[in-house]
Amino acid sequence: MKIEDQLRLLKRNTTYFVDESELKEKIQSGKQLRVKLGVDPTASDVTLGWAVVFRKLKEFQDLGHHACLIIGDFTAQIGDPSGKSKTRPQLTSEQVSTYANSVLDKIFKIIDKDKTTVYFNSEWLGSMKLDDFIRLASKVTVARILERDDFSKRLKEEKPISLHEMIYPMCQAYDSVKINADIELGGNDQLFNNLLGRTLMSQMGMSGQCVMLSHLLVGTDGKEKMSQSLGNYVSICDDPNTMFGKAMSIPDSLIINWMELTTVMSQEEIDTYKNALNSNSINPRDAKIALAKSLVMLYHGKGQSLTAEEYFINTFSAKKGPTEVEEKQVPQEILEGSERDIIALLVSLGFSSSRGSAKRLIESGAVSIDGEKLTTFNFSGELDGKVLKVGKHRFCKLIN
RNA sequence: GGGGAGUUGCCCGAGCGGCCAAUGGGAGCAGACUGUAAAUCUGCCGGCGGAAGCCUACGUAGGUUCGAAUCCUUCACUCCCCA
Repeated sequence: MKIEDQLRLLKRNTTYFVDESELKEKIQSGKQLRVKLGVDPTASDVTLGWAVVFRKLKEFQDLGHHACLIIGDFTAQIGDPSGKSKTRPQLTSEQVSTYANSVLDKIFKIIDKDKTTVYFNSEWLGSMKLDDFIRLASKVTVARILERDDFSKRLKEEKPISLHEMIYPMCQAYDSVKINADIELGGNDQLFNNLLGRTLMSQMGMSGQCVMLSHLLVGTDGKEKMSQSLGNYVSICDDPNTMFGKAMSIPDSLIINWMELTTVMSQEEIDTYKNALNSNSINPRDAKIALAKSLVMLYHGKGQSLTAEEYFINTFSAKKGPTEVEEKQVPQEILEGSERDIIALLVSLGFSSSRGSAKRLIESGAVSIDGEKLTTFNFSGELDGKVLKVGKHRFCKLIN
């Protein structure tokens, strides 16, 4: 592939890139680049948001470069202040290692294991001596750190900033030094951290890494950055129907953005949808179906994507109810007597956390059995084989 | 080290010694309308109880009062200003 084409490919969907001519030179030298991507294992799932950056990393691998994946098991215990308006809770090392394993398990669904070296940054940060640490800290100024948006905002709002949070960017920057990165990838919120890596490297007499940042993916709520703690995320391991459904629930305004960032649809195809949407010549729903289908195909294959589409249309568009639903056992004690206590049923099957809220669900007409809306707390008929529906999304088939 | 302000439910935030399970907003859940979209409208939104009511809650621990989220003291934490 010609160098210009390579650069064009790599630059796609990125928001920030420094420095193009530097990267071009590095690529042209023919050497295999060390492409750094660091993730802090603060949660167990891999979201589509992370996938954006991982797929960028995969593109580098496909061009023959080497992925240096940093598992920030040490930095996760500090907590990245990026984009946060308050101090993150600190994790224990047990939590971190559980998350790390879980994340590593999933990540190779996207990137190529053979072209990846995994590093744990506790390896060098965990055993650092205090005098080394202080020497390192002397290379970063307080003004530089306080300059960042997250901190200056908090300062202005009289919110606390702990000292350990200010150390975070430096630790991450030091990772780049340790692994001698040629380029670091990241989400848009990593601007400060990654640039500090570049600076630190050159201060230590190395050639500073390039920095390439991807768009942040907005979550299914259409407002916030996708994140596990906010619950507005899609996991790359979500089952096909869930993934499809979640994609269908995003606001229309995000369709094109998601096509670009989460699927493998070609730019031409996306542009076609974009024009069609702009000129109102397509029902946005259909564009969204194309998006959802492409997404499921990427992680589950073509067959599953068609099944998921069918399931979605049958269940929701045609309101027929799902063709196949999970079966759930009705607890023995509910089967005793002549009347079935639906409140207890909802609680024991996990549809409600308390009897009170189960009652409220029934009162608001959210619960139905075989399509019949419940109006009382008890049910006198047979339950076996019937479909229980709670709200719009939750179904199960009852068995005795 | 000194002076001042503050800590309320998932989050923000009001709160008069009794009428406070606590105003309001956001989030969430449900219903209507839809395209499981958005927007909008409606209801719910600590627990137990089909209801009366009871229990647990306003940073912690005590106290004053017939009665406290509201007053006093202790401790903890946060912010500001001055060293």
